[in-house]
Amino acid sequence: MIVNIVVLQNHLTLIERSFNIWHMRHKDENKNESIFNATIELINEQGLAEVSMSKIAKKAKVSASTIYVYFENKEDLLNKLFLNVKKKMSLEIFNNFDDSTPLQIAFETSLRKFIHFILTNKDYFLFIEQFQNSPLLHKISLEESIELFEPLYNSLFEKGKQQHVFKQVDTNLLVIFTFRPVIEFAKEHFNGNSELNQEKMNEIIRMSWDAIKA
Amino acid sequence: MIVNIVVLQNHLTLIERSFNIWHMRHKDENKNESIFNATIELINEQGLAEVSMSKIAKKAKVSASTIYVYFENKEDLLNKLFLNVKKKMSLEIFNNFDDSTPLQIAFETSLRKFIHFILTNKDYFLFIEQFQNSPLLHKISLEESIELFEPLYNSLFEKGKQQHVFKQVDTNLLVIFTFRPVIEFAKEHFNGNSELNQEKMNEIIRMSWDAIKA
Amino acid sequence: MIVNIVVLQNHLTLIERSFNIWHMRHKDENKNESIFNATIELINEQGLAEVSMSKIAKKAKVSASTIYVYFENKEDLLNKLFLNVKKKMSLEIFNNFDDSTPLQIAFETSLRKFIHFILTNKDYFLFIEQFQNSPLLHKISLEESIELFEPLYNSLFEKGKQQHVFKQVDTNLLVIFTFRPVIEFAKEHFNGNSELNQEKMNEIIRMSWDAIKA
Amino acid sequence: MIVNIVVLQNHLTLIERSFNIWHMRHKDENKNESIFNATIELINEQGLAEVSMSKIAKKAKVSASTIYVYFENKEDLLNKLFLNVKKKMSLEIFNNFDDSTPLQIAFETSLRKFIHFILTNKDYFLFIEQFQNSPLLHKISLEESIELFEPLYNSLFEKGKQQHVFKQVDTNLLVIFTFRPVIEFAKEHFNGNSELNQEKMNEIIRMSWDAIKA
DNA sequence: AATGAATGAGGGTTCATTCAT
DNA sequence: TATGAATGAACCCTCATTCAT
Repeated sequence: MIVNIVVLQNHLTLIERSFNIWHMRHKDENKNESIFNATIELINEQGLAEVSMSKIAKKAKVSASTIYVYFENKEDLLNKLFLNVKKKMSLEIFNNFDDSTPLQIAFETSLRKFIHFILTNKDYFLFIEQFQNSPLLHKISLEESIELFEPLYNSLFEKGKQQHVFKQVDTNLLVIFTFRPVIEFAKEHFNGNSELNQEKMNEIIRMSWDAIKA
Repeated sequence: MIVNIVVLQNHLTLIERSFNIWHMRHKDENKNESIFNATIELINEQGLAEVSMSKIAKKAKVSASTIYVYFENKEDLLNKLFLNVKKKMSLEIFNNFDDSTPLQIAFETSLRKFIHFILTNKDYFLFIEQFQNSPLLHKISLEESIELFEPLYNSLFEKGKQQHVFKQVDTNLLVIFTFRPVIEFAKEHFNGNSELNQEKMNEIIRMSWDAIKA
Repeated sequence: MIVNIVVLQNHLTLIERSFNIWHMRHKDENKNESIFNATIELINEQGLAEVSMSKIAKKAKVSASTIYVYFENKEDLLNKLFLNVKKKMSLEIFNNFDDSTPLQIAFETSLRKFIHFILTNKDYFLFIEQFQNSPLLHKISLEESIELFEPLYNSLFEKGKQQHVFKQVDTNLLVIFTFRPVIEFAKEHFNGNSELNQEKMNEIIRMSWDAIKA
Repeated sequence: MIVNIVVLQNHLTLIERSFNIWHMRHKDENKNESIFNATIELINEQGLAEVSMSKIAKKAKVSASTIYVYFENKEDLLNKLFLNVKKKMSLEIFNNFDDSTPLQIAFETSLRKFIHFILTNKDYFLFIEQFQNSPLLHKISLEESIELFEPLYNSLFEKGKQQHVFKQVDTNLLVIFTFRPVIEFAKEHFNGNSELNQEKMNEIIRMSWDAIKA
């Protein structure tokens, strides 16, 4: 059910976008978006710690004070960006998510979609990784972002435990062993230390599966 | 063999210390330590991003300019602190490391020692975690820190692959599946979201083992 | 005579209002008022120095740019507000002012009405006090505001000097000794340091009278 | 007694100054003083509300950040300046203050010295007047500044009430009627509206005396 | 070795005001 | 009339670092 809601939101967003293109292009696109994009690019180039409002402004080609028309402050900007990106990610991962799929298939599909998102959205991925551990991340934003991934908890891991397909351990551990290793390897991939190719992907999925399966 | 080198380094450090005592160098080793300690405490209290030279100076009860007697700049201070802490960690983990121990025992012992270090050195652990992803970490320091853990690569994982005890995959993957999950869970433990108790420890070790074993 | 002029001004204002109602001018007198009220409240809560156009706008529930429909700029807004408040004060003090009243009675009546105004219009009083010393107060507004109190100069103090009831000193001194002490004490009253009760009121009136009487 | 303490502090200050001249002129006078002076000048030229740290810095010919070497923040700077100026004032007023002087003489002497201070220290006077009503004035500073004037309360007004030379009213009222009128007239003097000459001075002293005397 | 003093550069944020709609 | 959007200028303050002593 939650999945459907997410998909609906996606539709609405698409409709909104069309609306914008037809009726609102008179101004200059959505300035909101250009601030988001500038921020993401900047974080990717220089790291979260080096991001400043004036740098964002320069990159987005607006005055620094203009940012404060759209966001309360730096924290607010980053939190809203975080939720925005997380939503994009959850939409892509849970697109066509089917509750009746066999568990191992569902597990593998989700993980592959997750990896696909990472590899095709380097900027988003690295931003999330940097921001998730930052003190700038508001608790509320974190909770809201976790909610986006509830299908995973309920329709995958909890269900898997009930069916004794997965080990009877803290669900957090199942999540961690499913997603953390690949995240870590993706970082090494983007650092140029290793290559996350098709073969590695299969290995990782196999290893995560071995870790969590009963 | 590498293990012995590490131990030797430790000896050298002790010799250095004696040297200091005998020759009464003015540059005070205590001051160096107190700057390190102040930095660690500060990072633990406020986060890496909030650390400034003047805050460190205040906490270490020295003048900010005094720090520049001991370190080239902020980056140098943090890198040296990082290596210092990493060395402490490797010393504790590889203490009594025996090359002839059966692999599964060696695996479990190392992981338990690692977890023990984390739980009894919260400050060091969180500092490493924060700094390892920071752009302030120099490549040289990173490489040097990796060298400290070579026994793991050679005497544990490579060996295990040769003996077909572990999966025939990129050694990095073995390392990641061995250490990353517990690191991630320890973070949740320190955040107060979960509790890393004896039972959880056993579960994690079991899961990591399942992930990497052939 | 001057008194009558003041009353006439009042009438004019009423006529203006009727005019508005009949002809339904778009420029809404209510909005003007709500901007005034918001400003007064804000100054009372946070002090004159903390007042900004955007804060006024938020409190008055209008857009900041709307303020510029009614006032030239911030200075103009504050000056007009100042005159508005001063007028309210003079109207209350000179209400029923009678030229033929014996001087000591007129003196005491005026002073009591003044104190009554202060105590029942804390916001107005504190605004006047803050603004009167501010560099934002235009000279023209100041002169205009002084004119409102001419009955005091002519029908009270000058007359009293002529009749040798008051000391033969600079009229400004008579005004100062009449009004400044009570103003200062009222401030302490509102600060919570003293209480301006009936007894204190009598004492102050007595002291002011002793100061100025011949 | 309190008076003596104040005088002693004065001596110490003088000694310190000599010391500075002989041994410390190597730098550039007391930078602290130059920041104070710049602030006072600025407030006198543009008003308290217009004072900014950067303007002070420019006028004092230092970098804005240098001010933060000497003061915690803007509030701290202004509060310390306030106490500094108030101390100078109390030193001048209570210089040679003699407890055994007849009350009316003591009253008149104090008031004349006060007026003299105002007229010869326009900058200090106007700063005090502006700052005393500012929300930037810390309660602690206010209390500390009031303590400097305790001789007035104890050796003049309270004593005068005991001897039934003054009216049996709130001591604050005696203080207000003694000092407020002349302060107000001095403001008009500096504004160019009136002239506070010898004759006016005598009139004011007479009027204040009439107000408070039993 | 140790430090107080000094600073330019930059941080985040608010300001009064303008302009197109 | 009313306003959302936009901005340059200014705000206070902290930063890492240097230098004279």
